[in-house]
Amino acid sequence: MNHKQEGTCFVLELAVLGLLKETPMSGYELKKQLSVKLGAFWRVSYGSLYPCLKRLAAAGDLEVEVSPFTSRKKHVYRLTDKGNRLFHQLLETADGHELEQDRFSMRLAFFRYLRPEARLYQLERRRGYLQERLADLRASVRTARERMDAYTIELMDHGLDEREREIAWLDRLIARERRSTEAQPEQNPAEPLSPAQLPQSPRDPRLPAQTG
Amino acid sequence: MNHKQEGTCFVLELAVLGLLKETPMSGYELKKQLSVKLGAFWRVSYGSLYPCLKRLAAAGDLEVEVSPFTSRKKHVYRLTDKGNRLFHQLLETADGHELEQDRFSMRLAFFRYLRPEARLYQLERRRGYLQERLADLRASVRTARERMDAYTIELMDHGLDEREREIAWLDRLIARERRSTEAQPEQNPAEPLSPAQLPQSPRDPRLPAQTG
DNA sequence: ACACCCATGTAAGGTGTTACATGATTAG
DNA sequence: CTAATCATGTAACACCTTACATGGGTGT
Repeated sequence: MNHKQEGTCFVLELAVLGLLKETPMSGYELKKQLSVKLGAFWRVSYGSLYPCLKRLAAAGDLEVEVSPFTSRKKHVYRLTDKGNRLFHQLLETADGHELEQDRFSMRLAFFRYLRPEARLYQLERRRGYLQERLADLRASVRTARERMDAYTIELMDHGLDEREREIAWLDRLIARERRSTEAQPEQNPAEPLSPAQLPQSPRDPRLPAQTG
Repeated sequence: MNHKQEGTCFVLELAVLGLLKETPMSGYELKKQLSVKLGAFWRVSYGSLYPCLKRLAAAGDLEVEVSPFTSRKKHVYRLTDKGNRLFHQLLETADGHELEQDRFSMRLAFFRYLRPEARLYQLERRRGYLQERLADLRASVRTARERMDAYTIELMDHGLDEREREIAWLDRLIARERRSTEAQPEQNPAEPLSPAQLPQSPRDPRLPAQTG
């Protein structure tokens, strides 16, 4: 009845496609690379990774080759054109949870594959989201501070501080992005073949309202 | 074969028992209170909450009373002695994931129910854990910085900063805890119902090794 | 001979959310 | 009357980890 796309929320698939975009690899190698490159904020187990690779290969997003260089079985996965399109789609798509910490971090890790306007758009949206969370927290602190014990107060204050810092950080990223966008209008389309273009027109950022 | 305790990891249970300890409530009310008191770092859906209440009631950790004050059915849950013991057990137990962000925050929110030494112990352990994560991150930045793009570097640096700040915050909490411990040795055993105050205890910190 | 990394995979279980189903009461 | 809020619950699905099962290669 209600047409859900086709399953998962694709943080894992994004990570996998993103790394395989650079270098074809086996599942085992991939896991190691994932923990080197993204391990700071995210990790997977084989129990997720291997089935994911199978799914993607079955869907034609990856090509498998059983490596001839070792006598033991070793599946080397390579990104197909279809897989590359999927990657860009996942990187740009809003799935309703795309602003949450882990999802956003994962996208940010692949920001270089986005066009500058798309980057700016995503940064602004994340900023707006955090601003809302911040407002929520402030509101709940205002109404309940009297009834809170010292530890809860510490928890709240620390949470406020963390969110404020994250917003400030985003502001720096946004400012930098804008500077480089304005400095060289219309230059690097993030990838020579511009595989997945946003359906947007050249100008008019049309950014989401800012709470602050 | 290998005797796992009895199921879940009990973040939800801890939250539920912790709030019901203060006031008996229905599931509906409970959800609202949870979002007011713990919503800053955690949330639940009814789909988790109601089954959890049933489980706890079935196990004898909660007593149910169908409220006579409203004509519509309304189950008011009250903590039993058994439930209170479970609460304290969950609050002190190390389950192998007890140092992760959400788990730790949840415990911290109920710190006033712990003895001062137990508080100090948990704060130190969390600090050690964060210190390790920090070291990991630093190591991976050292080895890979050259090969990282600007956005990944930002992600890493932001992560480093966040962890450092969290450690500094813990240091403040630890220092305060120690001060109040030393200031007034041997007084209230963690639960004579004074709403917001940091209690205390004798000497012998006996703290776990510090990574830093 | 043994240990240890490489390499792939599956089954079971944990933990949670969303969407649905149901209905009473209250405020306008 | 109708909309909102109170109130409870279930089924399906999403997503992940752990523990197990299996076996080749490499070093000592």
